Amino acid sequence: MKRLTLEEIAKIAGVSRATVSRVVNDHPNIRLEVRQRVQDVIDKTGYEPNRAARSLASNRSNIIGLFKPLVGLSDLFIDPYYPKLMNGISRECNDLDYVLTLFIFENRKEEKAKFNRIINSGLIDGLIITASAIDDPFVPVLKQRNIPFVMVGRAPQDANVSFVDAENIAGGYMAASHLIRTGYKRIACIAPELSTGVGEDRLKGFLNAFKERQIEVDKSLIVEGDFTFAGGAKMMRQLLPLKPDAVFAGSDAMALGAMQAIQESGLRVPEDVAVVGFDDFPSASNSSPMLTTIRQPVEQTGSIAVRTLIDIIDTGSSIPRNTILPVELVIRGSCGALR
Amino acid sequence: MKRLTLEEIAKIAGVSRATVSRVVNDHPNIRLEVRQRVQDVIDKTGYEPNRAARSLASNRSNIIGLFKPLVGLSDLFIDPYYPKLMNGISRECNDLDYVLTLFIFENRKEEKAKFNRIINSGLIDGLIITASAIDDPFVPVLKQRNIPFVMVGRAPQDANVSFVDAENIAGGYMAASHLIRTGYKRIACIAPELSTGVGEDRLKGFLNAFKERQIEVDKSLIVEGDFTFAGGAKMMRQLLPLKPDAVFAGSDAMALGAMQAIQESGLRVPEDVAVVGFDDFPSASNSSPMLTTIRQPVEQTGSIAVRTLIDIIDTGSSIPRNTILPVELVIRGSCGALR
DNA sequence: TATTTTACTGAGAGCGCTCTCAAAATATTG
DNA sequence: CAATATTTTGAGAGCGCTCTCAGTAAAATA
Repeated sequence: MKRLTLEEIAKIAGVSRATVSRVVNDHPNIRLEVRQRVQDVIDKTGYEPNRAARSLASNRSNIIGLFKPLVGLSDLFIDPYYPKLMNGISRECNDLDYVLTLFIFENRKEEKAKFNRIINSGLIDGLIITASAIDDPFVPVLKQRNIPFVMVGRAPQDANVSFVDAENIAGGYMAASHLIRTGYKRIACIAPELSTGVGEDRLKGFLNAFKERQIEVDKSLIVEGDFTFAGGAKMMRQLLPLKPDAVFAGSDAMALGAMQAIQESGLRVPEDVAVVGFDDFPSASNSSPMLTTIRQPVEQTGSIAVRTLIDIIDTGSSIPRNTILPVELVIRGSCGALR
Repeated sequence: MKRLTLEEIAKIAGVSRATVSRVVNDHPNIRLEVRQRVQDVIDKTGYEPNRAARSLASNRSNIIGLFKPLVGLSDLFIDPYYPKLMNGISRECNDLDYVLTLFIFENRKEEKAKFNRIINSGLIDGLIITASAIDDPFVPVLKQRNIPFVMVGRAPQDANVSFVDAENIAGGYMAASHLIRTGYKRIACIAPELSTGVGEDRLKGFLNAFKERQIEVDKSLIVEGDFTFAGGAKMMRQLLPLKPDAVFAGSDAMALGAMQAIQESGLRVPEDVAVVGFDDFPSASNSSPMLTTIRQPVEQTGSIAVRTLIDIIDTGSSIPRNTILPVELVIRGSCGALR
């Protein structure tokens, strides 16, 4: 079955190519009667414009890319954060009639080569960069090449780029404050990878809570994890000999891992060690005890990232748009505040 | 910064457009010296062919789509299966120089409209369909429109389409056999959504193990879950009054949920109820006790799906290619066989 | 050396659309 | 009703590639 072209639709409808193009693209200045007639033909034939031709002629592809750079310690892609983020992104793309492409890489060389190809081939109109390291090497080239992009998760402070993020600092602050308020004295922190803006921010918030109250923090109680369950468990085992009575883990996966490590050492959560996580993913309310955590709106993050990106694409303006989404403390069993 | 074109590269290298095209596409019959010279210019300038133009002229986009239809009960996308599958798919796409687009939908109407657009706009060269229901409505239109596609997870039996799948039947069989061998008498099954080929197959394998040994199965011990942790827990709570001494849950998430339900009812795993899962995701070895499960090679599934699809695209032949990947029983603590 | 093969290379015709520009049709005004 | 303004339409020139076909250069053969 041969694919229909604009030309053929035009012939059938008895108008010119340009006119069909106008109705397809919803341009003004068409007689209603003509528009109707053409639309009928389109509907009847199931005509769908050829994307390649369109994008060649208009220099716009209506495709955006989701780019997940390699980050230090771990393969984060398995974390539920990504499916959720992608759900949000995908939904918004559907609504705004954009197509989403996915770029995940496994080593630096591949990453660099493909990145240049993506950028220079005109495939995409813009890029969402996620989970990037603080000193992401791609940002400068994006800016220089003038490719629209938005970052998800904190952007480098000086970078002057658009981003959307959750209130990670406030979240860390809320978690720590809650633990302090509840009366714990030796509060540990398993921070997410610090090379990540997210990790840095959650830890900063955590520390702020102590600073504000002029409480000294025991530096040895602060360790760096890698976002994973296993990493959380491992770090917790390391922490346990130091006798913490509470721990804030910077992601639910790590919090669950920490809980596991605590319980398998014969201690109880929250009686012996209280636990607070970050994310509020489904697993948080499926654990036992249920996890107290900081809820962040991940899907919304994704959809706002798309809206922001498309706004940048449409306006062509490169003044940064930043949005920071609120988080909230969800108190459940693991923090001991409910006893 | 203006983007370079073939024409300009040609001018710089002092050859014709066609010649540059030849070196870019690695065509034979070019003098080595000329090829070198052109390649140098390309490298030096960082020239990257325009994809839209290419795909318009060649009628090939080098883009494939991953399409996740809506399926009955739940939003499966959060299951770790998807990130893993996408990892495998993405890796293979990178290797074979294809770009991956993602289509996730949230309601039937949207799904149908977008599907037609995807199919008819020439955006993609082929489609990977995953987690489709047995009676997927898209398959017939794909066949009729002659769009290359491969299904991940079992295809409808009569459909005569290409698919790649794990040995779900064998997996169910192995799980049940192991439980029978270990001596359990009241073995329950929380099957994954049956509307899914996967669910049907795993259950069938489970039943086969009993049939083969001419053991009667108690039908009331067989229930249908929805792949999720919460669903597994819920179904297990429903099962508990019937006093099963073992349960095979058709996914790790459900198995973990079941374990949770068992433990919170005051029973022990595996002493009171043994548990076997399916998948062998990281969470399986992070639970307590660790989960005995059927390991399936998800990433490999993804990469083979891509290879198969591209083979179909390249050869244009529509004879179905099916590959079924082996699974294996991973014995850990939750099945009680290690005692 | 003349002639036939074979290996390279370039000219040029599209691919299916968008968009500008000018012509045609219609509406508005004095 | 003529003159002018406005809306609607079509012609046609690209967008940057691929690919066929014919032509030229080099190699092989007689």
